[in-house]
Amino acid sequence: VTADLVILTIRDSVLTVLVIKRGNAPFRGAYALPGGFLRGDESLERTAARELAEETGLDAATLHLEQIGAYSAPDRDPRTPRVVTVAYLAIAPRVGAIAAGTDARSVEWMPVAKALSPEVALAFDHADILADAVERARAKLEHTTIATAFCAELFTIAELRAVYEAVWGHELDRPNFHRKVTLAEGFVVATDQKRQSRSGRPATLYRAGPATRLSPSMQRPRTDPRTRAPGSS
Amino acid sequence: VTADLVILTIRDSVLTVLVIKRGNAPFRGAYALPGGFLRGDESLERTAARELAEETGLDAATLHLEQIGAYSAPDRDPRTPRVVTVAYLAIAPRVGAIAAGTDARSVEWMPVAKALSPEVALAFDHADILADAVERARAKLEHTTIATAFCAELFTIAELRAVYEAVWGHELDRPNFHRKVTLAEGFVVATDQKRQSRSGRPATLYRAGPATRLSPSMQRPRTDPRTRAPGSS
DNA sequence: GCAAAAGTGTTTTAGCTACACCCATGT
DNA sequence: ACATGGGTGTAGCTAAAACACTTTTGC
Repeated sequence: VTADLVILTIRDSVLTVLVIKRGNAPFRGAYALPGGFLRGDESLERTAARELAEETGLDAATLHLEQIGAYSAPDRDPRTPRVVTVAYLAIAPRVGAIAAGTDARSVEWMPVAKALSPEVALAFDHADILADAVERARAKLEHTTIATAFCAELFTIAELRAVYEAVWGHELDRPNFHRKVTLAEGFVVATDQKRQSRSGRPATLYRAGPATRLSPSMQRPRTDPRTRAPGSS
Repeated sequence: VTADLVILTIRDSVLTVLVIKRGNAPFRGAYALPGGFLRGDESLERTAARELAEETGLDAATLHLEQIGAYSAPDRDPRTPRVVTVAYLAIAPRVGAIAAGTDARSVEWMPVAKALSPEVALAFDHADILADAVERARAKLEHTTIATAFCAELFTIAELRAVYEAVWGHELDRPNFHRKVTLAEGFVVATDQKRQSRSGRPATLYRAGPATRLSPSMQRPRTDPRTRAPGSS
């Protein structure tokens, strides 16, 4: 049993995932998600947290870490005996360049769109895992306050909006977003500090509020179903 | 690695789960969720489907079967080597008395509220698993059309409403429910058949529609959060 | 003054709630 | 006739979408 990690962050307004280049067979030379084997009597959560620290130097205690699910297709790993893996989603705040490459392995931040493209072709079933994790993150932005986990301790509403736009891949109305976020109870709390960008009015800095569930929830703009699948009946 | 099953159904308007009485150590004599070990080169989904057929005679191909997650706490099972389990949620339609007791083991339908009560004290961490599965089912009723999985092929709107009320543990407004369900595109499709209850106007029979996502989604009446947990900051 | 970014107001419309009301059947 | 459950209408409220507008900074 292994634990694999989908570590997401926002870099240059793009949803990005941490991948490693495999040094060993199978899939030597291919990109893959970081992960490792369950040890002795630790839980899978602890395995995931340990791998997270090893790959990025981030402390799992301060991060959002959540299980995605178990993957067990018999052909997912050519090794024998077969390996069942449990995937975890970690959300890293956009703190400068995270130590990508703490240990000897080649570690790299890659835009999610690129990692899912056929040219990259992640090892094992890691493309499925990544897609599931991203979909989970998208869904959780609607109903929970985890979007703040992508931000530093202090952030502006524009930065928070950039998180939503990067994860959902969709532009949001700036004025309405501002209102919803600031009026949602316990989502963000204003500080008395401001941050000046190159030009324009300085933005108020906020920190994450105590709420975990969002109500009313954010509305993900729906990719109009009528334009995708003509109703079959 | 084992697969454990949370098989839910509605019996007499009560959300009910299938439990077995354990015949072997550990937890001999205690109630537990059905489950079994992963074999040879089958996937965990197949393990779960096989167990489902063995315990209830139901065919997984016709049922909703969905993974809940992996459970790996080192103390969850006193056996050595430790057992990691992956839990699955199955939704069984309310078809008469399902063959509870196909094989020799003692199999029993039990209301979820009773199964989660301290008197029953399910074996291992099965109470946690059951609670997670029920919460998953509750959430999915909001955004998807799985409520129809609890119903027979033909059902009335009142029966569908009974599903929502049993799973959510909350009464819904009858007229508004009728409208939402019948107007939600692809949720239910009317047949030309009707069903007569003891008295009153005969109800139109519906079958499940092609949609899987519900939009607009159903609104779960919110157990007012202010009365449960005063925000800790 | 002008550009740029933050933040507020306002109008329109969709959808939910609550409840009154009508319909079709058995007794 | 009337009880019983199925189904429809409607008034009022809440919140979301769209977009015009004001505020505060750098140049």
